[in-house]
Amino acid sequence: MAKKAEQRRQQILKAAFEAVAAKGYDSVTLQDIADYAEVSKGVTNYYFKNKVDVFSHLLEWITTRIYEKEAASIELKETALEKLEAYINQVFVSPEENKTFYSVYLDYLSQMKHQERYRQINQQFYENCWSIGREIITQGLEEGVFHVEDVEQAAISIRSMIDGTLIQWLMSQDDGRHASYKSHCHQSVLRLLQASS
Amino acid sequence: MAKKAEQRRQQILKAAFEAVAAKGYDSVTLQDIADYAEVSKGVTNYYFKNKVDVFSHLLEWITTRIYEKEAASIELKETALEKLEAYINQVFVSPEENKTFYSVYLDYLSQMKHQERYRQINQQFYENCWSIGREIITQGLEEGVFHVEDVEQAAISIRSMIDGTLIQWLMSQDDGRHASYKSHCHQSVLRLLQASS
DNA sequence: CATTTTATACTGACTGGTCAAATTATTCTA
DNA sequence: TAGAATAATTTGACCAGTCAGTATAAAATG
Repeated sequence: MAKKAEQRRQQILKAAFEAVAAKGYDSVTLQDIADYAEVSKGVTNYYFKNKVDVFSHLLEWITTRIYEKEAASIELKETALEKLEAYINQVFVSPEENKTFYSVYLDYLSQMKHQERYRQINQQFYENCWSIGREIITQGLEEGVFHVEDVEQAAISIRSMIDGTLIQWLMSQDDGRHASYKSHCHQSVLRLLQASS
Repeated sequence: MAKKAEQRRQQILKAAFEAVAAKGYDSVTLQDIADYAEVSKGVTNYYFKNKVDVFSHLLEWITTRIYEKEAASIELKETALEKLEAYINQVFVSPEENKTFYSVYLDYLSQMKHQERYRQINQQFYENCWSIGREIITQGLEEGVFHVEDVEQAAISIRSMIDGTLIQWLMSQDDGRHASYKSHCHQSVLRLLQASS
């Protein structure tokens, strides 16, 4: 039955995610995935063409999930400023919850140089992120709270600031400073969008 | 002779760098390094304790080199605005020259989760970067061209913007848009430092 | 000729992927 | 509906290949 098969695939992806989070992209073996999924080794090859296929689907899952959560976070907010705050809050949601996600995502970033498929998936992710940025900026311009000339460029800048802050956050080890990175990022993005120069 | 030995070690590090740039961190073998250095496999193990030792020294070399070039680029400039521009110019110096460097650096970023030694080296690198930022900001404040409350925070923000832009640049494939990422980053950082909000 | 340096063969561990056999689920038939 | 027949799924042993690290022999050096 197709439903059962889809469930198995999800189970394997979840296992792969946990394995990568724990051991890092390049040291995860098919056996690891099988162990985390509590199935035998052959199963992975039964539901996926090969290892890269598993990891491609995993990247798709991760980026889609990140985007959906970000998109959902701004949905209910009214003003551009509220949306922006909700957006940043969602990115830095909590050490336990998000650190793992972005840390696995970072593993993929370095693989993109050599895996065209990963790059494509990431490109889609970027475009999704940029569209969130555009939405917030455009609304802010209408409300008169932001002042930017080039919406496209500003959207890219927002993502740059988020990515850059995320990396320093991931490297910082110190979970206590988690909140400071968030407000930090928020203030910087506000400066980017509100500067009148 | 100590001099000869040091030369050999440099030769091996250079080979390792080329190998990682070409094949990616996790698929480089000791044999690859030997091949790029045009020596036999035994040499690498003679001059370095093991593979991680080679790669640790390589990361140290890369981050030191990036920092030195950045520090040198602002040395000769007079004003804070000139220094800032020179700094950003140095980061986005040219696709051929720097893309490889940062692309290898990105490979390391994802390894830091599991290699304490790498994290330490990177921490030193960050502190060097922050110190460059601080220097530029402090001078800009004195000259009255920048307006920020917290110098430390602003320095971190600059690096966030640079790192974030670098990543999107590395992923963009399109070398033609290289210049636009540079001016892009420059304008954003200016906005961060000059905003009067 | 003694020491340092380089080359090479080897080992033991591990990997991704294959596959035939075992197991389980589903369908068919009498 | 019992039970055989068929299909789908799961298992784990296996293979061919790769790797880091070691041991040792050979060569260079001074």
